Amino acid sequence: MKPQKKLPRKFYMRDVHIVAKELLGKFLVRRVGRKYLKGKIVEVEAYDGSVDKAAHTYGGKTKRNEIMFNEGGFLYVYFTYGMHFCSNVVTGKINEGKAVLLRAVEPLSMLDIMALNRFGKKNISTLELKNLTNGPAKICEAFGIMRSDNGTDLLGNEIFILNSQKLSENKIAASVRIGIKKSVDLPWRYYIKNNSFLSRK
DNA sequence: CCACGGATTGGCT
DNA sequence: GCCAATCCGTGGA
Repeated sequence: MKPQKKLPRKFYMRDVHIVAKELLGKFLVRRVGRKYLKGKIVEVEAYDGSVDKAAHTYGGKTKRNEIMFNEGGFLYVYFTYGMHFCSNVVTGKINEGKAVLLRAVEPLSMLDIMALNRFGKKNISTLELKNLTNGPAKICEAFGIMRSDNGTDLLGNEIFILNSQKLSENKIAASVRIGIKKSVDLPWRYYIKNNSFLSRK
């Protein structure tokens, strides 16, 4: 088996829906000292500021959302509900304002560090394991992603995404997005069918 | 099992 | 001043 390689800039610079679906099954990695936290991406949502009222970029560029107007391959991290961070992968060309929200990953490596970040302890119950990374803010807490990670280049060595074989269409499902109040009918949530780390069925 | 509400900052109207 | 791309605990059926 060939070693996994980082996704190249060109991967991210395509249509937001293509990138969203192809991110499923890829590996999110964050460096912590000499260790690497790793999880398989299993659930995402597409946001497109050109047509989508739920996208942070719908109303144009602001200080908060400016990273989302970068070219593809940067991390857009935002703070919400006064206590949570969520992370997005920016897609497309410069000034498009499109990104993919990471909603759930399946934890694969350094679970004890993730457990410490999430629950303040290394040994966790099966319920806590299930709740480790099955939500957008849970991913950020487990992976230690916060405000200072906004704008991180995913082609760098701190936070990046490793390639894997493209999933066949029949393993992917789509639904409406979760937790929004605008553009609620767009079926832009994509996830791996039957994965046990989804935030919802 | 499900529904509901509190937490708590800060962006934008 | 309003309210958010969330999470978690509580309380009732």
